[in-house]
Amino acid sequence: MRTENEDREDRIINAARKLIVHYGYDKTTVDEIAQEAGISKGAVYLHFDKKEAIFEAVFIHALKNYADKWMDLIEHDPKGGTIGGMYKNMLFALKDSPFMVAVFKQDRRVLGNYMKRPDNIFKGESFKGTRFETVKLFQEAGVVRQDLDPMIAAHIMNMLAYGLVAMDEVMETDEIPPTEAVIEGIADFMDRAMTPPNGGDSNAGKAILRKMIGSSLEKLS
Amino acid sequence: MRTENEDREDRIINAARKLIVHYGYDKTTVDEIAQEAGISKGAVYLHFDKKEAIFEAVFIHALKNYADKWMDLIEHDPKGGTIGGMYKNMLFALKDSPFMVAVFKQDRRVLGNYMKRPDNIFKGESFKGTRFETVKLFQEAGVVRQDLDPMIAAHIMNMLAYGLVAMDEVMETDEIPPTEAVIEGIADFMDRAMTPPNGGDSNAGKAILRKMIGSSLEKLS
DNA sequence: ATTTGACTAAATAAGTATAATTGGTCAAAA
DNA sequence: TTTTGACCAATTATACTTATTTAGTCAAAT
Repeated sequence: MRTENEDREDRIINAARKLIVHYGYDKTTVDEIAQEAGISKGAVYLHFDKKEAIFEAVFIHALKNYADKWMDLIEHDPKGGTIGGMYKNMLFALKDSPFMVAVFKQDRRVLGNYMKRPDNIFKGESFKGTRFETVKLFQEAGVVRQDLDPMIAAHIMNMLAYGLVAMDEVMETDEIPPTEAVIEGIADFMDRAMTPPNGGDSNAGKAILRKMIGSSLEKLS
Repeated sequence: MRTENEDREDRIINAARKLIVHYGYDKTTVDEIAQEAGISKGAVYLHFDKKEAIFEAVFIHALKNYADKWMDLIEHDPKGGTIGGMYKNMLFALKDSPFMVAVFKQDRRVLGNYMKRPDNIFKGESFKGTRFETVKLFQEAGVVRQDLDPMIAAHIMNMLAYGLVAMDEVMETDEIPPTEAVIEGIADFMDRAMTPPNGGDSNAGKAILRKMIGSSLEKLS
């Protein structure tokens, strides 16, 4: 069952996430986080020993939510196991999490001085290079064309994900088409460019993703 | 024939470009530009009335070079008129011009305070929205699939171009595959995703590009 | 007729002293 | 036992002064 303590820890994390997304890490004070969570600053330090630990908890939470949501979208999408389908659902899951978007963009305004820590959580192994693995596994399962450099394909996918969330830095917002339409367009491109002639087996893809995302989620909890 | 004056103006522009790319607009002084060009500062002001005018001349020059190079690559490429071909050549032309890359990225480090001018040259009509027009014309000529929102397709192309030059801001350079390979990969993606079943007529595409780039070049000289 | 470089006003940077804020602690209250 | 908020050292912001640099000019040299 859910303890009072866990509940309060969640309140701290949610308060922190909300404030960090809005004001950025540097301009969010521990006092404000405590207030937003409805407790005193001292109580915050009963849960986390440093401000940075709060940030890291926010990240773990957001990453978990993102993975959960992604997995959920995949399971409910018949085409969730094709390359375009899995990518589309990933982008849909990503775009609804401003915190994860900030992390993906390495947004200095939001991440602030946390990024200056030499041992920050993003430097760890657990959080990168997964796209390449996915493409390779998809190829082995025949969901992605064999004649395709997985390195390049993964990189193009990264570029498109980055473009989706970062394009507003270089274009006026009103010149950018609606995000939903762009995501659908990207998925269509991916399917046409990466799926083998026979179409590819969506269920095989789903099995891979369940395994991959599942094991990632395990590491987090 | 080429006058002594034109030659010196070119030297100023090249010196300025080199210094601006390296040190950025703000940290490049008119004195240094004059030195690099082998003349005195006063002489610089016989050619340009303000520092900003030098910058704008550098931009016009770089844009012209870029368009020339692009057109040249297209003419010498049998597939230069397909969507993937034209895009590939555009990216090859772009990647060799650090100044144009900085402009495309709106790189604040390089562009500096010049961007703060309310009437800066990039705000002008002549320099944006061309990708959308290209896609539409390609569609009319049957070089690009009809069932494809040109707005979305153009935006995806912009995202990929941006990703190509900006991805190093979010990834370690040594994790990024070689630019040539990425460009080839992108071109392959574009062809597979955007070309109609019949393959598309490369020459029709070339004719459009000749017209478009040609008229752009006219405006510049 | 050209070109220069010393010159100036304006902008930018560097330094400094002071005030306000903030992360983290801990004795006391609940 | 659990939670608080006053408290402090340390960081960060502010206001101000001084020093340096730089864009642009122009009388003098070439």
